[in-house]
Amino acid sequence: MKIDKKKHKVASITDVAHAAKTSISTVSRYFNNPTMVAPAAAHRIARAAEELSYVRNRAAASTRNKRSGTVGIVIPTLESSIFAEMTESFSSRLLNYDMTMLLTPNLYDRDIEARIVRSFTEHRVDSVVLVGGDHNDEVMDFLEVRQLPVLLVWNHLAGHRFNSIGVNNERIGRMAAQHLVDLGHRDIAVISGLTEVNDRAAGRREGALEVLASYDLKPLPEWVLQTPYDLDFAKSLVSNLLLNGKPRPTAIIGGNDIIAMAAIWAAQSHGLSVPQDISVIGIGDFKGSAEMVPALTTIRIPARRIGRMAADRIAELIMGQTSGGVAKVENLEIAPEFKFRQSTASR
Amino acid sequence: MKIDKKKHKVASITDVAHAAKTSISTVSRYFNNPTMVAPAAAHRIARAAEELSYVRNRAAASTRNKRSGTVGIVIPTLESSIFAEMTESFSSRLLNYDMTMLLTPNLYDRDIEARIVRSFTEHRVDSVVLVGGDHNDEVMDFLEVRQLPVLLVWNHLAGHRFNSIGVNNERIGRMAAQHLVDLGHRDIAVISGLTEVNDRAAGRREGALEVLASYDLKPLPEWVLQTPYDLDFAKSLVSNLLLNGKPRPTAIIGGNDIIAMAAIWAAQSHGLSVPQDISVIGIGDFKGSAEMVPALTTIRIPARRIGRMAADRIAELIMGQTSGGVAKVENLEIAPEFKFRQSTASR
DNA sequence: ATTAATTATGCAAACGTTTTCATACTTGCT
DNA sequence: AGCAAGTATGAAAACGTTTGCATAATTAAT
Repeated sequence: MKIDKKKHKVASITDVAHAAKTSISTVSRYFNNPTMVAPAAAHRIARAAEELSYVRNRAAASTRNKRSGTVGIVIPTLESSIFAEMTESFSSRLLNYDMTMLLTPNLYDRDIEARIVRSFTEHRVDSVVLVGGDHNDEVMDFLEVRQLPVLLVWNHLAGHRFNSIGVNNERIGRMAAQHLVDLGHRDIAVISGLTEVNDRAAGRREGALEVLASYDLKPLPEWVLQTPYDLDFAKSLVSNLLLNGKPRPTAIIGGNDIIAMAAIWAAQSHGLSVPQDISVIGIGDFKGSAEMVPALTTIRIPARRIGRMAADRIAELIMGQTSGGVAKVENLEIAPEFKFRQSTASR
Repeated sequence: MKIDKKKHKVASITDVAHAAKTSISTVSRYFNNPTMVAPAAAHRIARAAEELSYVRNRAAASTRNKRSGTVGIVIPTLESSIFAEMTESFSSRLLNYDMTMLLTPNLYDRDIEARIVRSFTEHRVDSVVLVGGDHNDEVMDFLEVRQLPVLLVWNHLAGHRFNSIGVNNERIGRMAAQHLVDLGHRDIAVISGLTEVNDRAAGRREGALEVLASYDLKPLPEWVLQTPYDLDFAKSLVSNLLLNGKPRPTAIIGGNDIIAMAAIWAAQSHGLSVPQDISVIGIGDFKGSAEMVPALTTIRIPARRIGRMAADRIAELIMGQTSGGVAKVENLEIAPEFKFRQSTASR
């Protein structure tokens, strides 16, 4: 019975130092700043590390220096392709800075978010990224007092106490409404996301309604609806709207492309064609919006760009912090892009 | 010059112990196993921790005990809704075990994956989850020698050296082909993902072709194509296929729902109707497949279930490891579900 | 060939925890 | 009251790093 448990102790920096006949300080320096060690020693260390398949322990390192080399990001959901795009570009950009991403969805729940942020800080993330400006107060205070670099993405938040990079959702709402008005529509439904739990949705709806009001177009109450960002739910909501006979709107503003797609499919299932019978505009420019038939007119939010910029900004904030500077808060607005495609037409 | 840097030292366990007039051992015990400390002390500690807004440092803890409380998962891309679904259910299930997820997409690149895994181990993840069975050999050896619990998801990998949970992709390919044959189709195109970098894609294609061969249906060479999982690319690929005149297939098997959607939209853009003029079947059952018009016939891979089971299995593996047991390798097969909807019809 | 300046190295303390071991304090039982 | 058994506590070592400081080795300058 020679099972030989061999509990495989993983090699530590000490083992490497020993094998390379040098001190742990030198090994440490070799890994953090190779130019600081003499070529001969460097070579011995490299070989020893290879030999022992040594992997440095960043967790341990983070006790002495600060900097764990991780950043935590919490997004509402991964299932919205647009957050996925942002997260993906964020994460790959982060690799350039040799940092790793801790990612957790909060499912649009502020309290879950609070738990997640807490867990992030337990792991001593170097920075936290949140989506939007609407968060648990305690979380915000907590982050502020900890002096952890925080970045809010997706919304432009003028004058916010934390850094932000994102779009102006009211402006986007206005653009969408304006487009339909310009095409001659007067009977316009506004189907937004859940404004209670989603400040992006709220802003867009507000912007849209504002424009309509400015033209004295008051949508019927049953044309102003809310739905979670769920294809199934949204599709039946729109189905009801279209079937309930009565005056039917000639155009629909979807709070995002999910809702807009759902609206198009609802219309198509009832034999209506888009845009001949009804126009639909979305917001976001998700995967598939350009390819579907008819291609969706929408207002593009440059998700990848936001992700990339977020990573850069984070890196900057962290550097700034270690070098003792007091990075000042910056609120960046990203311009959305109007994409006129086939799902809207003039009245 | 009284800038007062106020470098806000975050409170450590020592500070809490001091404030609570007890020892750090007791504080440690309080946080790890509250029942071990007397009510009076517990109360003082709770108050002190609150007061100082103390957050335990898991990174530091992980030096003494092993267990960092993190698991690393690398997926091909976040932009495929189906991986997003899996990841989301995985992550929320993981919360139950008080663990945090490190997530990074590899963009279907084995070498990026290797870098990511390395970075994960630097952060001393307790376990690693990978998608599919096709990986850099060095990575596999590295993980094995480190004795890190590894779980491969998505594919069922009979007899693999690591644990796996997933579907049998060949079986799925066969199901798809069989369905079309049963409907009377004989001219069937097979448009798969990139089989070089994606063993799921390869398995499905193989399964489909196998069934066709068994009926002596040899698809024309120009009907057997590959495309990245990209709507735009796939749509023009199918457009070409359909326009090139010549014999046109009466049915298309899409390697996943992205490809199938692209195929439907390509057909629609050229005035063909699905399924009257051409049938299309997908694989995966992604977001939107059930809602689009026509609703997509597909073979559902239960992504959420896989995610949930993966989290449970991981927890089990980690527990098993700490309690010294030698968890034996398990390869679980998850059954796919056939979804007959509107995009396929008999010839 | 000296000396001065520079570069490379090693020692040891520090980081914030967990955990073993020994001790002090409570109980409950006779 | 005395004692055994149990329960709660604290001291100190350990985990794998980084880094300030002092020294040793090398190079450059005369």
